[in-house]
Amino acid sequence: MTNMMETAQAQLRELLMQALGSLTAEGKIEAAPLPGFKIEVPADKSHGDFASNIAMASAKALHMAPRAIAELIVGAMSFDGTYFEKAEIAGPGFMNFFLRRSWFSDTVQAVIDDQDNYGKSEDGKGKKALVEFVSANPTGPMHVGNARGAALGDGIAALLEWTGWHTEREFYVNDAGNQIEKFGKSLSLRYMQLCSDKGQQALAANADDVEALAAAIYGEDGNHPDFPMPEDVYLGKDIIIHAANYYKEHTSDLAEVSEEDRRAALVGYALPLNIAGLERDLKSYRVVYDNWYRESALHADGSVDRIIDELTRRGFTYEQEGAIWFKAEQFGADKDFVLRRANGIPTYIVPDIAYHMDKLVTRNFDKAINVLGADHHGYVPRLKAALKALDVDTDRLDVVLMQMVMLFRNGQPAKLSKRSGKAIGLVTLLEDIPLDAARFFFNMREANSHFEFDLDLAVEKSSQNPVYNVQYAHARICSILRTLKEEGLYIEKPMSELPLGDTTQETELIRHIAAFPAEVSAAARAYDPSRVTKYALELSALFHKFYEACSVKNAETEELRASRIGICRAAVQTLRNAMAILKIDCPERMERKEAEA
RNA sequence: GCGCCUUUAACUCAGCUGGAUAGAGUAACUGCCUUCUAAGCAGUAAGCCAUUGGUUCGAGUCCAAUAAGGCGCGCCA
Repeated sequence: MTNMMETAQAQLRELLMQALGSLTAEGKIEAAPLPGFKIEVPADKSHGDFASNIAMASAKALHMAPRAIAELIVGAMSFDGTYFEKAEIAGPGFMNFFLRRSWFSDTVQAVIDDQDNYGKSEDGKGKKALVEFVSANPTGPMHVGNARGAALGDGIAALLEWTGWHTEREFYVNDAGNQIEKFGKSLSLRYMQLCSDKGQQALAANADDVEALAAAIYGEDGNHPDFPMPEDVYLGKDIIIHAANYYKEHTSDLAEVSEEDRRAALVGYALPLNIAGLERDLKSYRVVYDNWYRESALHADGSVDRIIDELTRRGFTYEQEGAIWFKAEQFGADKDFVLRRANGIPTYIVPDIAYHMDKLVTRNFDKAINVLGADHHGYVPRLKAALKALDVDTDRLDVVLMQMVMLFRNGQPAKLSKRSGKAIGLVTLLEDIPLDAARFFFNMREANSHFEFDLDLAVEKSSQNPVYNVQYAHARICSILRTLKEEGLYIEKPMSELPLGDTTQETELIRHIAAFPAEVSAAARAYDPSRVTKYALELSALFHKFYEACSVKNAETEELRASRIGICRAAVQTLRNAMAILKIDCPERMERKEAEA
């Protein structure tokens, strides 16, 4: 819960306000309303730990030169009993402030004390957030975009948890509507193919191997000459496998029933298997949901129809060419859209509206966060328009749009898994690359950037692979502490009783450790786990520099050794916490790579 | 045609609400392991921040236009 960066900044702000107050009281500056000023962390550390532009920002209002103002302010400041030791005036009128050693020591100690809670905050205390992500079509396997969405949504949810929100992860199961119809039609066709003479031959030839059977029937692109498929059906092998498994269990008992009954039976058989498969695959990706919300429930309890009724009651609909339209343009959307088709069936967006009413009104989440592919961006204003028409504050719905993923191997776009030869989806991706690498890579870029995923790099067990850089830093720290313990050199003492080395490697590392809580908060506010990934990479790099410059074991004095042990403990804790947000393992040992010949 | 996103080093990308000499990794080149893990570190080289205007003390960052690329704009989801 500690945030030493914030503590120091608040203290500095207080010091500045006091100085301004006394200067005004003494009549040395006018009591003019001052424009907002900033306290920031300079990029160049020779400019101090904090810098303020207050002198420059207020130059106009005070009719004074920025440097003269800065000198007055600095002259009026007293740093006794604070974390600051001095101030300098630089450039056009920047004031640069320098922290005392005690701040660095206290920071290290605070991290050690906070342990697994270091970085947490209470920004969202008392508020509820629902993060909906992936929500893949249950009629087939997940694609690569779902893998990115899973890592992203799970990271966002973790960030909200870290910042004090009550957070739930939810998967919206589209188990109704057109795609289920199409699923049933596809299953039925494949089933009837198996019941045919040629199907029986294929079954006999592949009696024990459903995969081989599917391959035999599939043909080039799903359209085997002996088993042709019409347009507008799912062609995947998974459909054949479902049909074949059903056939094996129940033989041809569905061949004689009506098409409608056959579809219902096959969907009733295959859909639960698919949904269980999604749950299993996501779990293997370390994603566990609180809720699996069924679209069918919204149809069953009348919610979908009630949406249309309510919008109509409020006078926001009209009829045209037999369909019912929503006056979306009145509520900020680009154009009106259809709610109920001329054939009487609601369009896909109606259950979505009902679903979001359930999130924001019935279940009363303060925030609903949806992770969506960028190809859905046009749909967002429409959904919001409908919610607005139903008196929901649309600021409570935040949509994180995610750009497409391009997979590359050998510098070329890749479509198939190296190991299984199947199209690369979430599952096949994990056949090719380690789980940690997948979760790390998908959170390396912000959601809104087009993403080139380098499969070769993700597999690479070398310095080129960023995820290993971070894990290596962790293993290295563990190794240092382990060695010291084995050799009886390990000391734990309060940092306040120890000296602090004066190398830039030590202070830079501690500064970055101190920045962690603010980074977590900022990442949560921006719904951007990639900030945590970047933070972890920087932290690792700073630790490696510290390692090269500052020996712990061979520190000049025992006290300095103890101090550096403290820094190591704080660094490893921070690294571990960052990786915990991303759900990436931190091994305590890694094989040292053999030198290249 | 309209809307959204992107454009920074040879490659992949950082650059927080405008701030002091534009950063990192990879690739290239030099060094550093009998010393706490060399999956590391130190260093060299590499940029008209797509283009042009504007806003101000100050612009990679904000605004406008242009160009190139991606994605949307269904009684599909």
